[in-house]
Amino acid sequence: MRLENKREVQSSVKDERLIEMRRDQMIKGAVSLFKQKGFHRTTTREIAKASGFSIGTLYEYIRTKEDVLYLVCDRIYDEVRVRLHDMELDGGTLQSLSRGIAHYFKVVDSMQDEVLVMYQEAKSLSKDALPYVLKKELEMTKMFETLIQKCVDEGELVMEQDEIHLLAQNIFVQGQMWAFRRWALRKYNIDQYTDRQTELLLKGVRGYQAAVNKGE
Amino acid sequence: MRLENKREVQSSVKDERLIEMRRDQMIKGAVSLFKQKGFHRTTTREIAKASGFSIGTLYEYIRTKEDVLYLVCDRIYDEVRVRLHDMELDGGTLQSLSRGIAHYFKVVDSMQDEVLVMYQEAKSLSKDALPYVLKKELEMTKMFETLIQKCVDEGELVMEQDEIHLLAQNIFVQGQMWAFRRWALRKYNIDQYTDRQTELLLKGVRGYQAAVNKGE
Amino acid sequence: MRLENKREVQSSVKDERLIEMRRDQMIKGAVSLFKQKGFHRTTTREIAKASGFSIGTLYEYIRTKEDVLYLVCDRIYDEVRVRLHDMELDGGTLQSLSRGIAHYFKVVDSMQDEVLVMYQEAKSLSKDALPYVLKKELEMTKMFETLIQKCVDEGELVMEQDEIHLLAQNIFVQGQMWAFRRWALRKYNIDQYTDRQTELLLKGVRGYQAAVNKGE
Amino acid sequence: MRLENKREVQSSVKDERLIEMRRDQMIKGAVSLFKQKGFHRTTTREIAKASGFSIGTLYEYIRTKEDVLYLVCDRIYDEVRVRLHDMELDGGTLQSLSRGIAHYFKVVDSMQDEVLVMYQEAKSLSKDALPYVLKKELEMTKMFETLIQKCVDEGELVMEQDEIHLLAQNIFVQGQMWAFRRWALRKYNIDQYTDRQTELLLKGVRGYQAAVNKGE
DNA sequence: GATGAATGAGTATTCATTCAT
DNA sequence: GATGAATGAATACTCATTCAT
Repeated sequence: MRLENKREVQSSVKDERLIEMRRDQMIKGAVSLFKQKGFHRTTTREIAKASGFSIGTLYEYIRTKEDVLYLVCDRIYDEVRVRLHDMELDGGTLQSLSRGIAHYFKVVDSMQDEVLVMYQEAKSLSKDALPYVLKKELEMTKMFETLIQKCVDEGELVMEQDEIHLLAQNIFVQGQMWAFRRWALRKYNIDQYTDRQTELLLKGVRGYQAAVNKGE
Repeated sequence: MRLENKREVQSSVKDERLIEMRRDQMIKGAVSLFKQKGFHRTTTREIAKASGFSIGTLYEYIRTKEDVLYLVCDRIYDEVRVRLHDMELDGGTLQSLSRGIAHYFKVVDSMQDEVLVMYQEAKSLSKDALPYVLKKELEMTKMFETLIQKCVDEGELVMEQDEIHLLAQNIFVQGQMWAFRRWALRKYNIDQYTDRQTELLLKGVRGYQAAVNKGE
Repeated sequence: MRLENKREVQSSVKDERLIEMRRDQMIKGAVSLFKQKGFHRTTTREIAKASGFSIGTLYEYIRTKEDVLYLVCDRIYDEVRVRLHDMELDGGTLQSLSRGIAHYFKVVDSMQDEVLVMYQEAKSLSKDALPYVLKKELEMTKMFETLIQKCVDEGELVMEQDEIHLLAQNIFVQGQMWAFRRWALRKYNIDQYTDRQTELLLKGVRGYQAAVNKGE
Repeated sequence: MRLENKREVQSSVKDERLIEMRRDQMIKGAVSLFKQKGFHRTTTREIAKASGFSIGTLYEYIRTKEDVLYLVCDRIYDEVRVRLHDMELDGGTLQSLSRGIAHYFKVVDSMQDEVLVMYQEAKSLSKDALPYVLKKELEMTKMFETLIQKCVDEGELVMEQDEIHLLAQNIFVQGQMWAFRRWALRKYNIDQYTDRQTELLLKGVRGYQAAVNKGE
């Protein structure tokens, strides 16, 4: 079973540019509401109002309330991914890896609300829509795997396949953690958080210390 | 603002033993339902039915639906905490630290459903009840901090305060991660997961390598 | 595929006597509303109000609005049938046949509203419920067929099978006609209507004239 | 209160030929939809689509959804009436009467869908539009009355006024019956149905037997 | 004349909570 | 203490109708 990259959300409006525009408004409004009260406690009328149009218009661009959630999740992932594209995936040095991490953390930091929402509400997606979102998450962890793999290929790191996979997961989760555990991380700002986590993440990998020393 | 350890959930029934018993049934039923459909999609009628009594009786032991969620979260934390009490907090060796981690991961593994539920639904608690739950989480991360601190005191590890705190957070989150990212961790069993994570967590801390070497 | 005699309409209330009672109220209220505005223009809230209870309570006794329609149709047929049971099916004389017709017309006359409603709204039943209602209609036309057949068996009438069937249908429809074409039949009262129709229905059947003459 | 023959349905379009054309499309589309799902379950959007133009255009030719129903009913009656004009109203023989009936039944048979729709949905017309439709029905039953009256005048039949009226009603209803009770009449084709019904309708009227004998 | 996006009143249905028995 | 019938506020979604382009 192949999975298309997008799940179409049906709209009874034809004009593609209009759809784009209205959905932009919708997503913006919905994120702010979902953040405050969560998906279930937010009503479709509130979404419509926050989006700047009527309930009838809202339903011209979606089919069900869940579609809004899907659009929100979809959009957030897309944006995160686009922003991550600046990352130099072909570095192969520990420096480029830690720059990648820092970059990712920065993106999460600047999209805290969105990440938090997606993180907490994605599970409310139906069995139908969930795979599309998970697929995007997979792509993101893959990026970190690639980054790490490059370092291994270049001999900068020594790690087994299993460890690479897990390290990538850890990086990804620690990024999200910055959004969903803010209450426990108040003592750090994003730079401190990034530094500390990078240390903890990489200090242990064989070769890191050498690299640091060299840099000194 | 001091926070009592328990938030009383009012019951119109007096018999404490009865309350205990009914709530046990209730929590068991609720966890299974929340796991399947989430808190919001579960109705009080379903909870009553799954608990083996009537909707009227359910409301003899709680005041609102949210009370059920609170009781569930509360219970799960208590259980995790109780189970963690076997942990030797006074070790002060890297070995006792990694034993602690392994122990915690094992507990999470054996309570996957519960941890998952609490993890995903705790955010639905009202501003009123949330602090009580967060407090318990705090206590748990404190345990890891203590464990790490002991190692530092014993000279087994060299870490600053900030790093200790963050490492404890990471350990805690990586435990939960075993429950909430199972879909991405299918390639490991709990032992492999524990080994790999412990390596990644500790390999980097100064002193670990030495300890491993010593052990060889 | 056999058809049970009743399609169960689910109720979340257990007490059978209560169900009976509430549905009585409901049907009474619904018939009067459906008569005024038709099924589609009647809201469930109006039904609840006319039944003397709240919208919530209404839904304790049915699952969907269509259930109300089904209950109404079902009840009306049952009542008509019960009332027709006084008919002497074993007569076998033209007199008993015309008495049967008169009896049926009288029943229709006394249940005009109900018959009209059922007549006009039954088509709104889902493909699921319709067969149950049609089955009851079939039973009623069968009664007339039996009545006629008896006369044929006794030599009072000479008719082929096809004609018997059609005559029964005509009697049945002419009964309903009294309800659904009142606007065109204002010039008759029920007795006149009955007399005229009986004449038209039976004058033609071989043997009728003889019978009438005998009676003179 | 005199009743004009047509109730004007307002249109914001001026070109009469265009109006005619568009309404043709509209009626054709609507009949097919009403037949499938009934008037209330059909949306104006569906009607527009089935008619081959946009919702906006639909509303250029009507004022309300009910107008569509009125146009449909109106059109069907007109068509039935036009087709009945071939009927020789001036016959005055039983033969011409039964030919009239056969002709009418044939028309109903060829317009089954339309007759069924009108039959089931006309009641949804507002108090405002209904009289116009009933008036047309009246005209049709009048035709049968005329037909019968002629026979009486010619001495072919002996009937009182009341009976004539009722017989005309019966003929009319039995024609419709062929459309709305098809499910119960599957055993006949239209010719058999016509023959049987004509027999039942006329056998009884004084003079019929003689006529039949004469014809032998 | 034609289009289709926008509107919002209206509707069926759900569900937490209460309370008489 | 236990039950479950009653309640009605709340909510997702629809659809006839309008009107700017």
